[in-house]
Amino acid sequence: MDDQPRLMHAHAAVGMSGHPGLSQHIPDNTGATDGDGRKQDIGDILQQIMTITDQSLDEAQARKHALNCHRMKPALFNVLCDVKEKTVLSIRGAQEEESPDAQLMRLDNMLLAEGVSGPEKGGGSAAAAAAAAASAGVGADNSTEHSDYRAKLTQIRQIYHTELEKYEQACNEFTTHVMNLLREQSRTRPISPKEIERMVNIIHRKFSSIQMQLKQSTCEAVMILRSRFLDARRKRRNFNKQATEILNEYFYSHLSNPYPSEEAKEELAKKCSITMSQVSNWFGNKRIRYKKNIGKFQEEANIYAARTAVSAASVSAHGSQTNSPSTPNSAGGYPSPCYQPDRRIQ
DNA sequence: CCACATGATTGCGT
DNA sequence: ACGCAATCATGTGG
Repeated sequence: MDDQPRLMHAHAAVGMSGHPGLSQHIPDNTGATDGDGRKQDIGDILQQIMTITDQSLDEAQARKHALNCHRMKPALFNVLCDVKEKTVLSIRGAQEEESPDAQLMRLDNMLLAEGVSGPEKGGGSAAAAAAAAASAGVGADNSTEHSDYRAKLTQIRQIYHTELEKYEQACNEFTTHVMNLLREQSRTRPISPKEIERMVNIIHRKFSSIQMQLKQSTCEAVMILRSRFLDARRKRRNFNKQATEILNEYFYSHLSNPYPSEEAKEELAKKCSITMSQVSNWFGNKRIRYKKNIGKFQEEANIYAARTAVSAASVSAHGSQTNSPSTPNSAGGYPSPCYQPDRRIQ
């Protein structure tokens, strides 16, 4: 009769579906220590379980048969039923933990927004492009920089999907395996479908916590990528000569009030092939730097003053003209040093 | 490599 | 929302 207890032990590892300890049994089998066991490769665990069952298969089969045929078997079954009833009752409620997947939702949303998760190539790259455009605000800029970014993003995306698939597959395999075992054992001891379902839920929770880690690190990777590639400061390019000339021309010909209106900015942006905020930035920088050191900009001021004088002269056939560095424009007699703290700068 | 130029960002005041 | 001032991070010429 000491045969039966041993038989039960042979299956105990996976069989105690009604017990809360099951989740702990898995890492225990691997020999890993508590919390860290979870992180261990699922493949290892699967492998070990497989090995265990394979090794003892014949023997177990024989013993199972012996047990099933034993005259005391119905009695044992009843006893197990009683025990189960008690334990299940005491367990109920304790097991009901609402998993707080608010964070998981956030991660999912972010991955979706970044185009990492979500539909394959089509929608994904579109979402990525949209996200990139939205965050960078660089409309008609060269897209060569984005392609590099996109390539890296695709790489992350691929790794993410591969890993995710791997985990999902492992989860399914494991679930199937456990379910088979439980079904098998339900012949020997009482296991309700509900319990199997709960087992499956437990397994899924375990796996989804692993998935969450994967998602977390993917999010981090994307963030780093973004900060490296989309931070315009890191990818600063000087404006081309023509753009700078156009901007300087406007600046020096409106020196008494170098604050382009919305429309003026728009036009300058168009002419220079830059964005309006870049125009604003440029004027902001220019005003402050000019004010800080007027002397340094005098030469530049004279050049542009002369230029506008010439063009003004050519327009008005020939007016008074010929005085180059001094005067074309708006009454605020300005050669550079005279830049007046007009309306704003003070 | 260094110093300076330059576009972008941030913090603050209005 | 906008501008100023300070600051960052890169670009560029010597």
